[in-house]
Amino acid sequence: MTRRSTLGARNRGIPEATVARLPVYLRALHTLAERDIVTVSSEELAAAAGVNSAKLRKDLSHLGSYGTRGVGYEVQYLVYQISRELGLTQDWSVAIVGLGNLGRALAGYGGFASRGFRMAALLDADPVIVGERINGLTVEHIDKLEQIIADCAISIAVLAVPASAAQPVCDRVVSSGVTSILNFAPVVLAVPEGVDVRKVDLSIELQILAFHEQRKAGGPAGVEQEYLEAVDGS
Amino acid sequence: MTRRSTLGARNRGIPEATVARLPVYLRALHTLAERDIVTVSSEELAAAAGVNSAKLRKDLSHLGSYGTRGVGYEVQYLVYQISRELGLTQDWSVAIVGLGNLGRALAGYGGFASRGFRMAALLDADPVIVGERINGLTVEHIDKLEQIIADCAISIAVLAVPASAAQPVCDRVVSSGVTSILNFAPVVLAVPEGVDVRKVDLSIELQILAFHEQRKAGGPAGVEQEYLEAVDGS
DNA sequence: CCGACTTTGTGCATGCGTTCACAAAGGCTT
DNA sequence: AAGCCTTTGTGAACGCATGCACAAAGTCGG
Repeated sequence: MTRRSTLGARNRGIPEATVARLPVYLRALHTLAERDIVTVSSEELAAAAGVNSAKLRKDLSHLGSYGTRGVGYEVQYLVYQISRELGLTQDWSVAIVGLGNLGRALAGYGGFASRGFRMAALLDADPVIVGERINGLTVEHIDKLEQIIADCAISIAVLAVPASAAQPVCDRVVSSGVTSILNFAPVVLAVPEGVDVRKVDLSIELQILAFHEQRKAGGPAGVEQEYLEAVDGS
Repeated sequence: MTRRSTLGARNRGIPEATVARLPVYLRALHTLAERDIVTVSSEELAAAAGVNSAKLRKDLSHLGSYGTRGVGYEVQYLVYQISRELGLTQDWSVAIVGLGNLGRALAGYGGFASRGFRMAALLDADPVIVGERINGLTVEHIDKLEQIIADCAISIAVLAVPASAAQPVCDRVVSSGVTSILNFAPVVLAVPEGVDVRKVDLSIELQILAFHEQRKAGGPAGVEQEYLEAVDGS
């Protein structure tokens, strides 16, 4: 099963931090490609991606030696290599579960299709929403979840359901064979070994901003006494 | 300006990684509080938050010694301390710019108000959308951006605009005094020193999942030849 | 064909984050 | 009051990520 040795210096263990930045590089490269730019130096690409050039070079070096010293990187070639490394040269079928405001926003987001992600199914439990057409797809009832996931060979599910429904829905998609989940519900999902979960939490992002904002304004004001005032109104 | 010494062992330099987890602990604590649970051990709270207990204790120790050995942490007290540290004991006025699908989803998201965030203004450039009422607020034209940010004392802006509009809008909110930005547009924003930007990118999250998904299936398939086939259809 | 110039790829040092393991500290029972 | 039990808070070791700085490797002009 392991064929690690076939590609020379290429080390299969790409650091997680690097993986998280590759999509950013990829987008910057696409922008350059649109402007018919053929080659780019690490300095330029790093600037476009908002990182420093040493980090960029080290990141790319994990994929292999795809640059030319004295010149830089060929844009198209690098696009291909990063795409392949990320698994974007194949198509992934994605299901969105939950079509409230957020689910609809996701269903209509153009950035998916252009990156090898195909919206394959939309699922909801609300009979008012089921049957509605969104972005060319008909919303199916969640009762058909298992069947649809199997039929469409879906391996990635996006959960945009209420917090209380998240874990049960998660359990169902996992037992149907989904091994990657993008979770928008504000809960910590429990999943078996081998299933990846990524979480996007709008509220958490704002709280982190608030922390730094407060810091700029002079740090948290309170001392012990404030707590007592806060709990009983005396 | 620095008054680090007033609070004993309390060290003002809380690691960024810890800050990012505090909101998760806070949510877990709120859940416990709803169930009228008075005290919680680091082991239990860690399980609820999806981290290990040593990390949780170290994180909390950065805020101070708020636990009782042999017992655990008092839920309500810890809620207050974390809230205060994150700056949630004061209200923050937030503006949402861009009310497409995503902007509407954010405007309707209940998780904000309950954490000290007040939706203070909704702004859009589209005359069809301007004037619409969403969640009790009227969408204003983006021409009034500067005035509204000043009037409502807005320090946090959420950008849910198209990629092409993101940088110009960013520049405008920054020059109006906003110092924290939550950016949903798929671009790297350039901001002056002292302005914090956090980015949420749906497409990037999926790409990271795809990487791991592919890894599970046996790693990237391609070798050199595939690239040549991919660029010219021969 | 050679030498100057550019830019990559990486060894190394530093700093941050995580985890282990345990002493210190409190409560509870007898 | 004394000892046992539980759980915190933290010192120390380890590992990962970042950034510097430079040798290696390539291009290009003459």
